[in-house]
Amino acid sequence: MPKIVDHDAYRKELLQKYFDDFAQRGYNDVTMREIAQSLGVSTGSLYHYFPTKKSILESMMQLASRRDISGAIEKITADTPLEERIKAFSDYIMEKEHWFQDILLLTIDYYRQHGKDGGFDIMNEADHYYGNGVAEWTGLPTEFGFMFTIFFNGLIFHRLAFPDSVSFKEQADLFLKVLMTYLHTVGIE
Amino acid sequence: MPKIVDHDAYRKELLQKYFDDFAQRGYNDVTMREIAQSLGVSTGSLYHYFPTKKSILESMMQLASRRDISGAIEKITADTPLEERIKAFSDYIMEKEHWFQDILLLTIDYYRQHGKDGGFDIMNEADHYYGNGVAEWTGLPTEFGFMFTIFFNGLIFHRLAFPDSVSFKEQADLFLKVLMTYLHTVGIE
Amino acid sequence: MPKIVDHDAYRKELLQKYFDDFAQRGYNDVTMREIAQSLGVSTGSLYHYFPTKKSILESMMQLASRRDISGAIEKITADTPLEERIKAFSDYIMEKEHWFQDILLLTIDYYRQHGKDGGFDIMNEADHYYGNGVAEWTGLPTEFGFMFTIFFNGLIFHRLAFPDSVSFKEQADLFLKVLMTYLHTVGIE
Amino acid sequence: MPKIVDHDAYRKELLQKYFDDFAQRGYNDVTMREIAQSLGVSTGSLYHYFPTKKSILESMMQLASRRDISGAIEKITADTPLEERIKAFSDYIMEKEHWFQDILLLTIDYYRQHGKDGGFDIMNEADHYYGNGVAEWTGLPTEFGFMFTIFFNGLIFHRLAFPDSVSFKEQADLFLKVLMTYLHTVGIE
DNA sequence: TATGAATGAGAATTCATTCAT
DNA sequence: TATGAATGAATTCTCATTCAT
Repeated sequence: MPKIVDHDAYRKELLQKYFDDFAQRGYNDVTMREIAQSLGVSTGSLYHYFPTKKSILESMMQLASRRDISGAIEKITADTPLEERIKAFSDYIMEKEHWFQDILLLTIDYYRQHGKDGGFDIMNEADHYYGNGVAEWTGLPTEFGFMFTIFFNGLIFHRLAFPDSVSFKEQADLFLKVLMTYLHTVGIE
Repeated sequence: MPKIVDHDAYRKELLQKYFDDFAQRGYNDVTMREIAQSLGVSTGSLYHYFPTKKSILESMMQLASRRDISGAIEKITADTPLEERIKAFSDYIMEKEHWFQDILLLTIDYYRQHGKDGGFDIMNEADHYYGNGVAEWTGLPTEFGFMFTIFFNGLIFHRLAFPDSVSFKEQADLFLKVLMTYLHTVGIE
Repeated sequence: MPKIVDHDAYRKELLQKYFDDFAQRGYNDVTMREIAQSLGVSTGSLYHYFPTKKSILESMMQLASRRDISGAIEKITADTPLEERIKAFSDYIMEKEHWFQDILLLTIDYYRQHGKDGGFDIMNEADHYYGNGVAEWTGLPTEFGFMFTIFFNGLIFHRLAFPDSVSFKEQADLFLKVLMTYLHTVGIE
Repeated sequence: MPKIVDHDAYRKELLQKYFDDFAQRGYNDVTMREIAQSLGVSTGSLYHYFPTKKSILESMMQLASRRDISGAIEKITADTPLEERIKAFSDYIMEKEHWFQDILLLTIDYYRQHGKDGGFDIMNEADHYYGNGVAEWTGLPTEFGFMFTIFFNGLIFHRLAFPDSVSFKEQADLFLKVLMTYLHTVGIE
């Protein structure tokens, strides 16, 4: 009998363990040897689970594309008012800022490795899943769901590139205030 | 008599010619040989102008950090109302979307090559120059200048990663509407 | 009770199943995993039958060295005239051209893995077995038995390397005509 | 000014220096590092002259395909009789037996790397060049030119695979005797 | 100054073989 | 016995950088 290994579970474990490093240092600056060593396996084993380096990126992206927003959803019940719902998401993103940074960085790598052309299925799926998911769970109309997403990605990027520039909380609160004012004005509650 | 070459002018020319390629393909996926060939010089010559590959990234970043916003400023005179000022910037960014994409991409490379630690002077300078520049020229209070910057960077990123997701114009207009509504409400004109 | 397996019979079966692939693709371009898969066993099992990859080559060569010439011999009886005996061999080789190609290819691999030095027993045996076998069964004097062998190996090689160059039948017939003419002249019948 | 190097001349030199090793040990058993070391250059330099390992094989084959038969031709003048012409070729091949072995070995490698399918131009060219060349220079009718080629390739192969089996000279002489007898009989002189 | 040949460390990947189950 | 996951040395190839001319 062979060693019993849950292939998929192991893959997932490897991915999670190295997600942050991979994202922060970047696809090109991370070597297969390093990944293997860091995970405590041989390069051969690594290739047993991931046939190519690119496939790791792919899998990381898949993982990222299914952003776990359960933490935000948790705080929401059927009668949570709109503003609180939005706030719950905002708070959740702030809490997990670093993780969202990783996703953003990974996305850039993914973009560059796919040259605008093929294999954007994951991306479209991610966009759809997340963009609409936010709208749905916050209760915002779709276009505002995307605006929310866009702004917070902008904020993640800004703070990544210019760490000392703005406070997450201040900018988030300001944005929410601005947004709520508008929604009130046009009668969306 | 040796050939008279304006060292700095030549450097700038090289940088501009290869800026887009460098940004889109990424620091790691571009080789010195390619850059040299594409510019029509030998690798040896390239090294005459840039002592290392990293120095090219550095210089590219410097170039990017001094984003030319003259195109936006042009349309602004002393008595241009706030909304039109903001619109001028928004239009300008839309027009130059690809160029702003390049800057965003380059920024990521720069971030990764500097590992959060050293050499963030350029970044801070860029942030300060641009963030405050926008506030100043639009006439927005500083925090809104940054919000503006953040949102538009988010939009640039979103459209880069998910090309078919949202329309630049629609999202930009929506954001401006939301923002203006707030400013009116609190009496900023 | 353990499964009863005829070790040697199984070995032979494995060898025959993979003989052609092994010969055509070459010792180096065939992997143990491929062999195992293609035979429907695990790599572990494969190693149970063949301790090393080289031992497979060895066994393949052994198999090849005992070229089955029964198909040629069948057509020969005690009173078959010389010319017909030779023709029977020639026809047989033509029929099994691909198989003889395999042997030739394998022989080259064997040669290269043994570097002229050790382990040429199999080769000498094969040469003796075959060269003399041909002479004996055709009724040709030994030196002509070898000449026959040499020419047909040349033909096999030529058609392998230059598939569109010559017709097997034409060259074989021509050779036989030339050979027979000589034998008649010197009174060998 | 750059170092002046005659690219093609250097390539040729590298090829000739390593031809025998490459052929005898085989495409797969020779490493780029070894080749480089053996030639006294770095691997980087080797790649400067040959973009891939396969291209070395290709170039080796090209070199081989233009078998230098000037050594045989030298001894032939307008009034050299047929038998002596053939003898000149036979002698030449015997003299250069090892070189012809190399060509045969290389040909097998070439065959295996090209999978019967594409890129057989070199082979067809070689066949045509050599097969017809022999016929032309010996004065033999084409089909006998090929028979000659085939037999001698067979002999080269036989002596490579079974070094102690037959004497080159004896088999060659026997073949020539047989062949000449036939030619006399049918009136070709 | 300008050239591009040369360098060699280091990258991704392969694969015969071993061994825990 | 049979399995196939694990190993890690070895392979091909790349590329920033140097330096003789």
